[in-house]
Parts: sequence; C-alpha cells; structure tokens
Amino acid sequence: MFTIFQNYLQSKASFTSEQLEMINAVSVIKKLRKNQYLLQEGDVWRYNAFVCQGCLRTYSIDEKGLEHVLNFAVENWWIGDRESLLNGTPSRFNIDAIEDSIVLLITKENFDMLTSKLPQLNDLVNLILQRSFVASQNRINSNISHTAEEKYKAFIEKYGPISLRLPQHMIASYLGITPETLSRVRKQLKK
Amino acid sequence: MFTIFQNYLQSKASFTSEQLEMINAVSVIKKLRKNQYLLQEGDVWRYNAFVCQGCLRTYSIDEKGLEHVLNFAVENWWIGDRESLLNGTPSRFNIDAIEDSIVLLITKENFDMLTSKLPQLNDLVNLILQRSFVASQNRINSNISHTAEEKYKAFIEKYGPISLRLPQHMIASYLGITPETLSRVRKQLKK
DNA sequence: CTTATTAATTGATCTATGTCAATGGCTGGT
DNA sequence: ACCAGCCATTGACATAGATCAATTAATAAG
Repeated sequence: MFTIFQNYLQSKASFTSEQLEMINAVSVIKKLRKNQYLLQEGDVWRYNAFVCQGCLRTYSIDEKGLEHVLNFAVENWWIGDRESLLNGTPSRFNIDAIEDSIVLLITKENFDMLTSKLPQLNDLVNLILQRSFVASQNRINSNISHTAEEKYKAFIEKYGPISLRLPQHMIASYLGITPETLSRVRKQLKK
Repeated sequence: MFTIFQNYLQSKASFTSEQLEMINAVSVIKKLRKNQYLLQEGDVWRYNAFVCQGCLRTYSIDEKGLEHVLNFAVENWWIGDRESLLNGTPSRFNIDAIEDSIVLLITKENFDMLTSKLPQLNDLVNLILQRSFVASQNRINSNISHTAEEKYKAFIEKYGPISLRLPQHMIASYLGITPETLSRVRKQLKK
C-alpha cells in the first residue's frame, strides 16, 4: 500500500530509493471500514494523513446535533485537522470513512523530521498548503456570493466524478443547505 | 516606516541587524489614500504585502455587480492574492484601502530569496499560512452552520475593536448578508 | 458652513430555503 | 431472501433573510 504514496510522491517531486525508504519506515497504514472514525471530536490529531484508497469526510456537529461537512478527501488527497495538529488542542471535528478506506499516517514528529531532511518534501507540503488555502478562500467566496443552485453546480464542476461517490445529504451539508433543497435543485436542473 | 515591520519581525522571531538590513533593502513602502486600489481584478499580484498602518479589504465583484468582501486586513496583517501570486494568473479580486494606509511590499522573487536565506523567516511565513488556512476553514464552518445573528456575533467576537473601524455594509458583505439584515440583527442585539 | 453623497435605518412586501411529515426505494445485516 | 433502517423525493407550510422604497444620519467636497 505504500506504493500508492510512493507513486504520488514521485509524481510531484524526485526522491531517491533511500529517501523513499526513510519515508516508508515512519509510515503507518490504517484500514478503515465504512463509517469508522479516523478522528473524533475532543481527541487531539497528531498526524499527517494521506488517503491511499477510499473516501472520507471531515465534519463538525453543532449545538442542535446537526452535522456540517467541512471537507471530503479521496485517493491522493491529504486529510486531517490542521488546527489540532498545529496547536495540540482537542479537535472540534470528526473524520470518518464514507467508503472502506486505507490511509497512510505519519506522526507530526516523524513528519517534521522528514521535511527537515528532505527539502523537496517540504516544498511539496508547502505547495499543498498554499493550494488548500486558495481553495478554501474560493469556497468562502462562493458561500457568500452564490445561491444554492449556483453552489451545487460549482461543486459538481469542481468535484466531477468524485461527486457521484458522495451521498447527497453530505453534499447538501457541505454546501450549507438541506437535503430537501438539494433534491429540489437537482430536479430543477434535470429539466 | 520599515520600523513597524522590523518590530513585527522581531516579535515573531530573531533577526540580526544585517538580516534586517537585507529585508529592508528589498522592501518598498506604498502609501494609499482611502478608496485607492492596491490590486485590481485582472491584474497579476506579484508581492508579499504587510500592512504597516490603516485598513484594507479584499473583495470580488459578481455578475450582478455586487461586491463580496473576502478579507479585511489592518496593521501587522499580511494581505494579497495568493492564488494570483502562486499561479501567475490574473486576479479575480480587488484590494483597496478602507482608511488611508501604508503597506510594505516585497516582490515574490525577493521574498523567495529572503526565505531561502533566512530559515526563521521561512518558518514564520509558513506558520502564518497554516494559521490562515485554519482561520479560513473555521470561517467556512461558520458559514455553513450559523444564522446571520450567530455569524455577526462571532465576527464581533473575533475582530473586537477592529470591527468598529469597518463600515457595516462591508461587514454585511463579509458575512454574506445584506446591509438591511445586518442593521436589523444589530437592532435586535441592542435589546 | 453648506450642499452633495454615501451609509444606516426602518417599513412593507416577496422569495428562497428551511421545516415537518409522508412515501417509496435502496442497502446492509442477519 | 427478508427485514429494518437509512436515504432521496415530494408536498404543504413556515420563516429567515432579500428586495424595494422611503427617511434620516453621517461624511465628504466645494
């Protein structure tokens, strides 16, 4: 399963086999059944996590008990709670598997060791962070500017085939609308 | 005016006077009158920018000509369009001054040179990026989870005294609500 | 100072979206 | 294969927030 991560790394930068071995040595594979938690609210998140296979979601639960999906992640995406990782604070989010999944975990300490020894990994991680921030800002812009229908169309546009793997009530939650509204938007768009 | 930036840097990390001089050498001070643009949609953003004094906003303009405020920035904050900077693409945003302001600009090339020579600056910038991402994610969570009133209260909580310097229609825009709705929310909260 | 703009408030509607409830279709577990 | 429990859909209705319009308050310009 490390092969998938290795292929990903090689596609983004150049690593010698010794360097890959160093990464492999601190990587832990974790298999998750559908619905299984990777992180639960209140726990501290201590890893950098890469999705080798499957699909997961990050979500919060509000005072009324409603779930709000913050992010999805599929193969070749990173997932986790940066706030908890950065500050060592208990997470306000949950992460669970939408499909049976396989993730690769590297603890913060090991990851910091790797980035300090491998500049190309450091650059890669930094680039991903920058892109994540940009994506995040664009989502905010969409949130404050668009109607339910516009947000849904933009979502389908952005997620493409991945959107077919996500239950609609989770997409609705991600967009900040109810499942009923999403259902009506979809009906409208079919015409 | 460089002194302000210098104080900021020293408060976040340690720099020798030679290092500070190196930073000073590539810093450009730009004064902005109220309402003056720092960046206009369609232009490419090529700097890292630090606000020494004043207050600015980043916003987009939608198809209907409506403005949507993405961010505010005051003294000791960074501002810019990371997407345009990272990809070299024309910006979809505008940045202008809400008050007479002074910003310090360092071109991307010079900034990259600085971060490669000064690891502590690189770490600082990386930390800010991580925090920005976290803040951004939290704002998305707020957007999809809360009512107008809850979002406004959270905004006041987060921005504190700075919120008094911002016109209400811009706060409304930032929150994704109309000025009329914000006015009513405020009236409600006074009771 | 005076006037011209722009911003904030308020009232009267309108509308997109939420809420509640019922139905039928899938899906996963036994 | 069967049942139980989600999930998507649909309808009827409620409501937060938008829109439009008018008034007042605050700022800026001459």
